[in-house]
Amino acid sequence: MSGSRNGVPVKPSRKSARSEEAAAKLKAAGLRPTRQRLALAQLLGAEHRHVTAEALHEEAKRAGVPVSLATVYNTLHQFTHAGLLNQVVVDSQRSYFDTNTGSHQHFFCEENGELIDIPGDTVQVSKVPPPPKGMAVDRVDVVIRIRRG
Amino acid sequence: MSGSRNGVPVKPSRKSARSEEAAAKLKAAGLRPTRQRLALAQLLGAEHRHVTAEALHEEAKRAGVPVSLATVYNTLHQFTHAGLLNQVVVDSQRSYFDTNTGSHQHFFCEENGELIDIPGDTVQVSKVPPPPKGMAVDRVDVVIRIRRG
DNA sequence: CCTCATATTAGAATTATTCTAACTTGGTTG
DNA sequence: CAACCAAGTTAGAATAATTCTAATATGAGG
Repeated sequence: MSGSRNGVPVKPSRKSARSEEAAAKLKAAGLRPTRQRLALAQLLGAEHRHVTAEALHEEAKRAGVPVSLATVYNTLHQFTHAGLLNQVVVDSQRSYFDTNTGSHQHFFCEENGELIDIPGDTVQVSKVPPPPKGMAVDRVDVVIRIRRG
Repeated sequence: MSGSRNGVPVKPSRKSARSEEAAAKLKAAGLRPTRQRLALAQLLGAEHRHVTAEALHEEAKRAGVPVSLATVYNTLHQFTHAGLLNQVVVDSQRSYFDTNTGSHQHFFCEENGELIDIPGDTVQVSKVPPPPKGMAVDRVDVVIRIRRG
């Protein structure tokens, strides 16, 4: 068995620019660049995206990446702690992860559960009051809920 | 068996101002003023509150109100549709219901899950972009996440 | 190559919520 | 009042998202 490992087809030698980049990011975050973390990082890496754990798991399976749902959850949380992803809370059931870690806001369509980015310099929030004693503001989330109409 | 019905102690004749008020609200919303809806409305009615279904169910049980968790969920959703409550999405696991239906915002303490009201005329949100074609803004949610620090 | 701390995994467990199908009840009508 | 029935309530099962567990695999260093 060569050119393959653990049942996964693997390009023998050369690594893509994408995977090099992903490996560097992981290392910088203190995460071992394992097969599944690299694969997930690449799936997430290209364009700004909003994913759920289930959706990413599906996508990975379709791409032939052998990864369990538990690992997808672990990885999404690790990436979030490392600052590579943002968790967006818009639905009290599902969790979305956003590859755009810059400060920005979202439209959220309640009908189809779709998230749409709003550039960070668009919405202005002012007169935010000081938090209670001993507390510090972590971040300010703005979600604009929309529906057909 | 008198002065009691279905195991619940009931003040025989006179109705409190609170319960009259609650009954009126329910009727206005097109909801039949049943025993459990009235009881829940009264538990919610006094002061502005943030409750979860579980918490309200506990509270009702402690108050000797015979109500199932399913009914608490049904009732919270009916009240929300009727505009008597607002559902606040801050946690992707739990749902909070807010008796303050006016436009206002919240501090959310990630450490203890507590919600704190911010008066509606405090935070200013401006430059909200127009929603995509065919969509209308339902509401704009602002959540200020805080932690010890 | 060996080792071992770190990762991954399948499947069970947990949690919040919704569903189902049977049983009440409140409001009406004769 | 007595019976009726649509609307409401219920216990418990079902679902869905997520986390946990305990066993196995793997990557990096010696």
